[in-house]
Formats: sequence, structure tokens, C-alpha cells
Amino acid sequence: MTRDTILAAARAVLDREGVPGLTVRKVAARAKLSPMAMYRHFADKSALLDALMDDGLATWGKIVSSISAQDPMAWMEELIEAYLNFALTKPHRFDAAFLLPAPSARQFPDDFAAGRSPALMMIILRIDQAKSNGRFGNEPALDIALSLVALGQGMVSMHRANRFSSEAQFKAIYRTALHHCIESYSVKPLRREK
Amino acid sequence: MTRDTILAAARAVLDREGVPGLTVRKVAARAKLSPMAMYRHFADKSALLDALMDDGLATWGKIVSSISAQDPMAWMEELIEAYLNFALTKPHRFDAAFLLPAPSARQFPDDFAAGRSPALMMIILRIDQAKSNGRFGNEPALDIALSLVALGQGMVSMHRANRFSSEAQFKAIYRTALHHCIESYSVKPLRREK
DNA sequence: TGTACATCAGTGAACGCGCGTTCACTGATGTAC
DNA sequence: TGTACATCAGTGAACGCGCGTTCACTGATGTAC
Repeated sequence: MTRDTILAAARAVLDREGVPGLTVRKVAARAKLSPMAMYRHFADKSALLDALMDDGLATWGKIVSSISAQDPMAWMEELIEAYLNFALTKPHRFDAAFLLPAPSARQFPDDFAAGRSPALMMIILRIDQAKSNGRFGNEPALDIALSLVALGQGMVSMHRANRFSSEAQFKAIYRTALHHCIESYSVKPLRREK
Repeated sequence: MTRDTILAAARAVLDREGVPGLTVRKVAARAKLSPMAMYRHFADKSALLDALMDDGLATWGKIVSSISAQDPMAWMEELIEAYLNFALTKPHRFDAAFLLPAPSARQFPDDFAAGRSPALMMIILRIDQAKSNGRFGNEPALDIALSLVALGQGMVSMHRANRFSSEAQFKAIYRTALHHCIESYSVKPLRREK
């Protein structure tokens, strides 16, 4: 189907040039179609951007669902690494997924609570596991998940705004902060067994 | 001086239309000058944007320095309210200050450590006060400050991307998360005096 | 005090560009009888 | 099986727009002698 061809071309342009560099003409050229062909399959450019947002979220969802750790705490450590890796290796797809204004869909709390965001649901599932293991406190899992995601997103956007002197510097700070955030929601045993 | 006229006009255009809506022509029209007048005072458009970033950071610096609380913990509570308020009432100036790519200057850690970011220095000062009062743990003040700022920025960008169903919803989550973040760096007394 | 000249802030017209989108169309494919 | 017609994916040219920036200029102000 041509729609998929166009979407694949749009994804390729996005990965190369970012959201501001994505134009109808470039997508068409990449798909070897006339610029007008897009309008048979998308109402206009912003409909194409919406599709790219969904595409980016789907990519992220696949990454999250491929995390293999069994233990929920280990799983969350892998999660923050995966998020870091996604932000650094697919920066523009990351932007499309998380920064494009959502067209009213996928809003907190209703849509997330209704499970419309698979990635967030997986995170919440693991947090609930950790809670029932007695390793997490009583804050709502949704709150914890949102804090974690927001902290990551803030760190990434500071990095994007060129606020760190090097990528290594950024990674170190990111890991320290996210790790601390996870720990801050976890329950520290008051005394250890001998 | 005309430079200030142009900068003031640019600020007004920014506040109304945001970074993407800021064009040389609009700024000139607002300043009642020809578009070319700008080039006497700024090398090009990106130099003007750099000046707007400095201007936004200066605005933020003034807000931070007007926080009156004496107690460092109370001061930090006021800080997160001020940040929230800045993001909501001057959204585009907020963007210019925190999201425009810094032109290699003002990078963590060197520039911040050298005190080139007055707002962050004030935050670090209060964190150090709290530490010497025994109310904060031993994490480096810079790390704590960056986490706090990043968490706020992430929450704000999720709000901007239309991820919360209402502003009230957003504010509630923001406050819960930021407050939790501050608490997570503070020392909980193991037993209370009776 | 008067003249000649340099400086420089600001102008006005134009250039070349890429953008999203409109319009009227072509031509292949499927369907009805 | 053959003909007439509807559907609809894709085309090609053009429109109107706003953009950052170039170029050659004007005209006021300051300075040297």
C-alpha cells in the first residue's frame, strides 16, 4: 500500500533531518512519488506528523517490550538504559514520539489509565510488581512512572540544548539522576538480616 | 540605543509567537525599523536568538533572586512554584531560556561551576545551606540542582506536548513529583524527639 | 567660524529559495449489464 | 465476451506566501584643520 511507502519515506526523512526538516516535498522525493500523492493518504502535513508520532511511540513500545530482565528492579535499570539509548541513537524519532503535540489523544490520566499507551502500561506493571514484592512504597505507580519519564525527558532536552560539555558527561549525570529517582521510590530495609 | 529597541521588540514577538514564529521581519516591524536595521546590531538571526536566550535566563535569574524565604527548604518549595509559574505565564521566554541550543557557552559542568549561570548558583547555595544544616545528604549540590531542574523541565515539556488532560491536572502532578524529588535528597531523621 | 571629509545607523528594493497546498488532469482498474 | 461507465491513485504545473539575506544607497553626525 502506498500509505506505508509514504510513511516509511517520512520516517527516513525524519531520522535524517528531524521534525523541522521534514517537508512534504522531501518525503515525496524519498518515496519516488509526486508531492501530491501524500494527499491521497493523509489529510495534510499534520496528519502525517500524527502518524509519525504513533510510529515513534510504536518503536519505543517495541524497545520496552524487548527488555528481558525478570526482576522488576533490574527491569527498571534496563529501562532507563533503553530510554537513554533511544534518545541518543534515534534522536528525531524520540522527538516525534515524545515532543510532538498530541492531537488530543493519549493524555494523562484517562488515556494512560485506559492502557492506551502500551509502553507506560508495561512500566506500571513492573512498578506494581515491585510494590507487591515490598520493594516499592505506596505512591501510585502512575505517578512514579511519570516522574521517571519526565526526569529522563528533562535530562535529554538539556542535552539537546547543548547544556552538557560532552555526551559522556551527559550520560553520567543521566544515570546518576535516574538511578537516584528509582531508589527514592523504593523501600530501604531498616535493618539487614545477618 | 537601537540595539535595545530591537531586543525589546524581539522579546515582544517571542512572547506572542514563540521561537518558531520569531522572524527578522516581524521584529523589525515591531521596532518600527526596516528589517535590515537588525544587521547593524546583530550578526544574523541566530545572534539575535542567542541574545534572547540570555534575556530569558536573566528574567529567570531575577525571579529566582526575588524569592524571599530564609529557610533553605522553604526557599526550595518557593523555587519550584516560581519555575512552574514562569513556565505557564511566560512559556515562550521559558523556551528561549532553557531550550534554545546554547552556543557552546554555558555548559555543564565548567560554566556552571564557574558561576556563569546565576540562577543555578543561587540554587546550589541554598542546597549547600540545607546540607550544612544537616537536612540534606551528601550528593553534590550540582547534581541535586540539575535533577530538580531536569524533572521540572521534563514535566513542562510533557505538558507542552499536550500530555495532560488539563492544566490543573498538570500542576498537581508537577507539585507531587517535584516535592518528592526534594524530599528524596533530604535526610529523614531516624527517630523524632518526643 | 567654515569647509572637507570620514563614519556609520538606517533604508528600500530585490534575490533566490522552499514551503504547503490548489487545481484540472491522466490513465489504469474494477464493475454492471 | 464485449462495451460503457465509475472509481480513484497518482501527476504536473502553478499559486501565493514568507523567509533570511545581498546590495548599493542616503543622510545625519562628528572630526580635522
